[in-house]
Amino acid sequence: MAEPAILIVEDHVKMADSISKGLEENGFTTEVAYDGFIGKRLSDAKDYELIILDINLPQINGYELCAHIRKKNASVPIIMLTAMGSTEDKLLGFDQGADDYIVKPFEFRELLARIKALLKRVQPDPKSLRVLRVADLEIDLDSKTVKRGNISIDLTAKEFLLLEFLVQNKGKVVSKADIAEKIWNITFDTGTNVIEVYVNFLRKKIDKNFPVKLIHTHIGMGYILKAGDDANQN
Amino acid sequence: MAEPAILIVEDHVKMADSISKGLEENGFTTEVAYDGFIGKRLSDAKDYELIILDINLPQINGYELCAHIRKKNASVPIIMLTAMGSTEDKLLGFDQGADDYIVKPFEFRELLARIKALLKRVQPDPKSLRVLRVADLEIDLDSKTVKRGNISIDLTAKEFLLLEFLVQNKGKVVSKADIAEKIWNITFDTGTNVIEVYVNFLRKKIDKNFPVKLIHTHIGMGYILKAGDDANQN
DNA sequence: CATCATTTTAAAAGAAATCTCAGCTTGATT
DNA sequence: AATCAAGCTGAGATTTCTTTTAAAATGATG
Repeated sequence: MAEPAILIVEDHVKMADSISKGLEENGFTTEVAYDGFIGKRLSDAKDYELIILDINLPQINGYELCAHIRKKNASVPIIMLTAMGSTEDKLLGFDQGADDYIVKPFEFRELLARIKALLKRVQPDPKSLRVLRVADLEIDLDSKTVKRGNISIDLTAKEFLLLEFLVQNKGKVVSKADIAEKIWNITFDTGTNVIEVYVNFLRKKIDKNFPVKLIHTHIGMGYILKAGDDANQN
Repeated sequence: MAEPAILIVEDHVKMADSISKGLEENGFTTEVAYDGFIGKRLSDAKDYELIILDINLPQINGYELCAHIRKKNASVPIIMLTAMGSTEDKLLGFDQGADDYIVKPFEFRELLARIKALLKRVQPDPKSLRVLRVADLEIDLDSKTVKRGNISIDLTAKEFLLLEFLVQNKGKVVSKADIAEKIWNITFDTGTNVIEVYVNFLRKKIDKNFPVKLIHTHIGMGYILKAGDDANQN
């Protein structure tokens, strides 16, 4: 099935579309229902990641719809979004099972923040897989492990930092000055050649035994991490 | 174990006491801190069911305190409660990891509704997550007991905390700085070596008499808990 | 207040990582 | 091709990090 989406039930077309657009720009998938009846049909038909509900809706009002959704799906987060700002209204909303209640007018950024706060509760961080890849090189920032293909590679702390920096800038040439600052906290005026030495260490470990080299030198400029050999770069 | 309580960090004594009274009337247990420093101490010392945070606090402001709490306890719900109602303020609050943000003045019944809505989200898992496992190591957070295979292991309080932290981050390298902050509440600039000593204590108890070691050192990076020896990672 | 367990400090030895240095190789320029 | 600058490499010195032991502080208990 398609990725989970956010359902927006709102009869003001402009408002609905602007929320939808804003959310999509922030990486969410959305579906819009312009009245309560369609909202009900959609929410019955599939499971949403989150539902945004206006209260003054044609056909079925937001409170009823909220109660209906809750009866069938205890876990989907629901945000009520309405012009009615009295405490009584809010309490009614929470009573029907809403998780949050936002009064119009509001700033989109606040809605977004509240959506994120709520989603954080429901899907406790999908294991924050912090894994970076370049070609068949894979570096895991959590376990601090590195693999090329399916061969594990042991790196020391400095080597790992350097590789991480290169991977984060894959496809870009990074100067020795940048590296010196980032990894060694020095200003690269000192007559040291640690960087060359460590690039050499890295090459021995991640490139030497593999046909495709990943670390490339641009003389006078710095180093770049990418697949493809020096012949066909640019 | 004592029943979980709600922590209220708020310097306006009348406000704090009135919230506390209202919550107790509704069946909650509460504790009050009248400044940020005490709030920090309390939140460090034990796990709360929920935390209500004022922002304009003496000593430590609410944003900092919120970030601090989040770093140590990812899951406790935090409600910010403040007179500063601009969207910027709210976004800042959510950025620090708050779950809700209520602007004064507000009605108590709304606060109560929002607390309930939030708790509804958090409660569901306390049963299953109370026992953590890594390989044949089993640690029970309720009874504070530890077993390896079917051999019981006695740990002291600090040893248990350290092991719990490692287990919660199983498969990830945790730095000594992280450990120092989480377990000792120090900033790890102090020239102490308690951490090494305690890792050594733990190893004697949970690894020494077993063929498969669980605690592994990544020199210059930290420690990681996982099955499998350093040779065949992952 | 004496005792015992726990926590923390201190110090030494060992292991591993980091860095320096000198000589070598490669690439750019003429 | 000759020259010079830039980068590479291997060996070993230096430094840092980790482990381990022992003993001193701290705290809890009766």
